[in-house]
Amino acid sequence: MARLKTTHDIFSAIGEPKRRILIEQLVLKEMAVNELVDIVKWPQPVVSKHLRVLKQVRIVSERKDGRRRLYKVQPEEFRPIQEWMHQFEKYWGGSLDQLDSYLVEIQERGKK
Amino acid sequence: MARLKTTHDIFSAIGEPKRRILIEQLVLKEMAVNELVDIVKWPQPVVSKHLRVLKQVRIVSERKDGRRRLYKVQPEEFRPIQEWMHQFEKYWGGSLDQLDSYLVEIQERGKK
DNA sequence: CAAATATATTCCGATATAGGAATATGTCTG
DNA sequence: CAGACATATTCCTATATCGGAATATATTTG
Repeated sequence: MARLKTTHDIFSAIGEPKRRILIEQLVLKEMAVNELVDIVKWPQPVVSKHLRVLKQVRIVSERKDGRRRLYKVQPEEFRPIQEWMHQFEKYWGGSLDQLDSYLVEIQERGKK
Repeated sequence: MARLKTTHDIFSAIGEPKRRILIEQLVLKEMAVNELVDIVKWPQPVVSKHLRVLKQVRIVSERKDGRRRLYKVQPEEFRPIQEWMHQFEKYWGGSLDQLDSYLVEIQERGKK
């Protein structure tokens, strides 16, 4: 046997650095392919191919707008990864100043 | 060009399902190769090879004990992944009952 | 409709695996 | 030291990508 399809697994889908870069853009706002091309400076087919993989694993969604296709991230789809990560958090030690802003925010919310 | 080395990147290292299974065991306790083989039922060289990749990206550490080699997870090394994930958490909606136990724990800590 | 624009798809080649099989290496024990 | 035991390494093959180049497929516009 050989490689696994990156196309059927969220974990391997985000294993590819270029795909992570696309995700980082698409989480900020919905964008057309050419906007992404302008930002990342890769050939358009390269962008389109990576978008296809991301779409197949449901990490991004696609929407038609005339001759353009608008892509955006589906944040809920990252939940499984986040949940998988929790097995390590226990061991990170808990002093608050080590925590990122999100956790602090949650904590503040809890105080109310 | 072709594939990227999974061997130099934590994200792609955990993209391989078998490696995630090994991690899930080694985070629970330090283990020798044969113990892992007994659990996962793969050929020993397969286990050793995956361990090597995990060791190279620093996700697991190795320690000699006689003729055995004991491996364990280095949880801090998952921090970059966790941090990368935070960009999505913002969009997950914030009701507390959707949060996992870790966050609740942190929150409780904040209340004190 | 023809040209322009936006994007996807196909065909290609190079390469990095993953796993199997066999073997090498290191260590303990009688 | 010889054999057993634990693990790593090497060699091999099949295969799944990446990315490049060219092209196909919409869709809009003059």
